[in-house]
Amino acid sequence: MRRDLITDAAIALVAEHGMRGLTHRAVDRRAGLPEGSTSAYFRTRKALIEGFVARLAEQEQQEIVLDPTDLAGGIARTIDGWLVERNRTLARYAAMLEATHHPELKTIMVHSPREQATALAEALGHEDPERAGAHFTAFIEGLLFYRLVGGGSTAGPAPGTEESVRDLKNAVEKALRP
Amino acid sequence: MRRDLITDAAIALVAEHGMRGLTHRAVDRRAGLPEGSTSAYFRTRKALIEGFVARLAEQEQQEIVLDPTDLAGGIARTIDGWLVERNRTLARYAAMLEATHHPELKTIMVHSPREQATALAEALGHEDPERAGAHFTAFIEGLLFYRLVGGGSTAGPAPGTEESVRDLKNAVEKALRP
DNA sequence: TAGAGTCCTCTACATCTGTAGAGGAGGCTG
DNA sequence: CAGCCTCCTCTACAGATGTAGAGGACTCTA
Repeated sequence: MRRDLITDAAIALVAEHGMRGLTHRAVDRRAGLPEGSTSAYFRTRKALIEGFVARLAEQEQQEIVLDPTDLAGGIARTIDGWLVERNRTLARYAAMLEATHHPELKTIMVHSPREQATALAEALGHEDPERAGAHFTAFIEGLLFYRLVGGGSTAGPAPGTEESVRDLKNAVEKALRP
Repeated sequence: MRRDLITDAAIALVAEHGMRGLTHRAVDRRAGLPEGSTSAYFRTRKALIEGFVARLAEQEQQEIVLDPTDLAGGIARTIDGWLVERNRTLARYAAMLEATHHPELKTIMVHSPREQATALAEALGHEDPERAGAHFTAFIEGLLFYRLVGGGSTAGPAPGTEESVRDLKNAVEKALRP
């Protein structure tokens, strides 16, 4: 579908050149479509932004399924997956920052992982699971952010490798302890 | 100094409107200077970006001094301070994202907290302090990011309050445990 | 096959943006 | 005082950008 072609190109652009790289014509070029296509589907820039954010949300909608006998491992593999999907994750961060001065975007980006984390904390017997879940989510977010954009060269093992998963699992285990 | 006036206006702009809001003329207006001023001090946009990032780095250069008898409390207060300085912290995140497709910026943003964290982990008797320090830094970063831009309404207590510091301290204590 | 409706491409235009340089005001040096 | 230098303001301009609408190609229905 043409619409998805456009939003996907927008995501790639935002990841590679930041929000500033997101222009109607740049999307046209990137998607290999004739000039004006993006403008026809998303007349205003705001619509274009909302479009690509909705696409992001749509792609990440699927619930994270975890094996109870290897919780930390499963979570670690999920995080590693996000690192591998570098572009999508970078675009998501750009969108979150954008949502700061563009609140409508928050409605689109429902943050389901958050509730899952609370439930998890409850199951693990944390007192105050709400708070523990929030902290856990923050930790995950931080790990991801740090490995993706922070730290420079010392950002840890290459994503997608067993070593990366092992390192992440080690961190997750620590964070899961009650 | 005029130069600082300009970079400070740039920081505010980036925080409030994102990287896209950073244009020479917008900085002029924001700083209350005549048109062309920003362009005179930072001829290219790249120079302007490097200028404001350098200013950010300069302002955060001071080492974080910690009271050994209340480590977690001190760190919590530091984080809370970053939350209060919302604009500066938001601008820093924008800059980090920017550094992703603009590597020269990484040179400017030397990340001294990182080494401090490693030293701290070592002092606290973690085996593998390097890794523990990295994880700790990631956790802090995540807490900060989550409370600043993530989570929407459930982003926790208002920054600057005692409750905020208490909540952060609780999280930091957990993260500091070997 | 005619007509209606949809989807797409192209072109237009006001505005904004990056970048450059001319030239003036004011201070410092001799 | 004359000359020079630095700092600043103003104006210019090519190119990019957001947004709009005209009109063509194509598809579906009767």
